[in-house]
Amino acid sequence: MTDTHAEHGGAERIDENKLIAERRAKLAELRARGAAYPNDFRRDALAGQLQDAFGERSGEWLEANPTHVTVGGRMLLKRVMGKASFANIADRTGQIQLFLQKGALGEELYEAFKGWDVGDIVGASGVLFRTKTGELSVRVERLRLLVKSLRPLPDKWHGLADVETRYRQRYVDLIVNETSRNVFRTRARIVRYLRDFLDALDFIEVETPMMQPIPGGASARPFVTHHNALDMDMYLRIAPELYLKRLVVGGLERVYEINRNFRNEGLSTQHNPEFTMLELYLAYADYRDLMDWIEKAIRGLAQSLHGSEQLTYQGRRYELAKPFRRVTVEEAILEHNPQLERSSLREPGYLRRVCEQLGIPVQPHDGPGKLQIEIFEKTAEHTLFDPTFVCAYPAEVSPLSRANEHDPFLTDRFELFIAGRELANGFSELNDPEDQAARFRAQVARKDRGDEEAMFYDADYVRALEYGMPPTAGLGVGIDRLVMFFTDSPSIRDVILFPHLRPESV
RNA sequence: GGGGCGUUAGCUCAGUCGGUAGAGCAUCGGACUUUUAAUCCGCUGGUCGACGGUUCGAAUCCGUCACGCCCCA
Repeated sequence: MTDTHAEHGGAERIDENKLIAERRAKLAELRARGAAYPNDFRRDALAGQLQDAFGERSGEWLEANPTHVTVGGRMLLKRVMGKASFANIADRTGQIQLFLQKGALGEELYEAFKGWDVGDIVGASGVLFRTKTGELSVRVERLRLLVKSLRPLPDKWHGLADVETRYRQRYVDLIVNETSRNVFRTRARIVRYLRDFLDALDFIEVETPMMQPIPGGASARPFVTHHNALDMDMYLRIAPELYLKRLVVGGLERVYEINRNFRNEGLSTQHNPEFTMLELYLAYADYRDLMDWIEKAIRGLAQSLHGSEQLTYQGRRYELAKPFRRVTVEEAILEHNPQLERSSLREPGYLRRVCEQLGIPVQPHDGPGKLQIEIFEKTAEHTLFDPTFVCAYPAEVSPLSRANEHDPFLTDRFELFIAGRELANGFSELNDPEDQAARFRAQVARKDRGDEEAMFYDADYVRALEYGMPPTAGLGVGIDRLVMFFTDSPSIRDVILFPHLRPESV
């Protein structure tokens, strides 16, 4: 065996590389024999399917009905006992045990196997049987090393616990942590469920620009990028909303998009700079129809995923079968601030004093609607554990929502809160182009006064509305947060495969 | 941006009052033909996150920085 570091005088540099160096030497040997990375092996069975199909069969049955299988996967456990060995291999469906005997494999192959490592990817053929202790296993007749793994896996018992490594090296997390694999399987099921639900209602799924000349559809700071050929700045979208509603103008009537939004904000357990939203638009409907829809969808998801409308999130019980509570913003504020005067709840001076008492920083351009929302977010939002629709948002903070017919201070808008955080936001869409133009002008005025999250004026969107958009309701659902809720995950990073972290210092 | 906590072997973690670094698993060598985190014997393996300071002496005390986690804004 040659020490590849010796020539570089790096005997002391073996440190971190010792285990890897041993495996590289094994790889070099394979390479020399022309057996390093074969790609002619094919499986005819998967571990989980074998467990399903034969897991209940007796040893006698298996002996009477010999079943020859070829399986392959990553070796996760290896137990050598002299002239016989056991190994557990994992494929995408589960694990199965291999039983290897020197007599069956021959001296040369069996001795080679003893030098293989946990983490290597192997292929094996043989006959199913049941071991003395009852485990369904493959009595291996043929065995191949398909991929030499150069890096050791984390501790087989404790697994990978370091959260930073779990996020940075998600591939390792996925190899060793079944719970992590399950989170992402569940995530895929949730998205599929929503798609199926909407497709059954004759929605069509569309894709709208992720790079936009005018970022719109939400109040947030965008990421800026540059298009070289056009020599112009572009923005990564903060929402697809204005494009989707253009499609409603175009007659699509029922559209949705499930895709990424980007917001240039801080990171937290509930915020990743890129996150996934479902946005849907339904013509000839209003916000109440969407409240019904999302309530039904969440209940259906619970049934579909857990077979129950009760579930536990972070130790707290949730009864989704009950009708979701509905309150207005002002009611929610008064509930949590009983000392406040209902009659003064729209007076800027009064609200400013309240904010001051609550320690809420206030901007000079904030009007009563914005101040109300600040108070709501500070005092009420985090208490809304059971699913709660908060309705009647101020027009000031809802520049794309239809004004309430009886109370122009308000819009026909709601947000859904579960576990103290916003999960969905929906409203009857503002389809009056003149009102919309005025609202954009108000946003631009805010922007001029220093509100970096205020919207731009989108003239083409106003033009689209001038052609006439049918009465429409729209809804956005935060998919990441929905997945957090249904997978009992405390952090958004647990439900995003590659969450954003600061660059690793190497 | 502010506060708190953390960073020690490939992984999971100890490390007392400041006295030259430990365990389990993995690796490596040996025994073992039905194991289940196999077991048993033996050997390896460390820039104690980085830099600076205090000290005769620092994983340990102090400072700065990096990264992560939690809380707050």
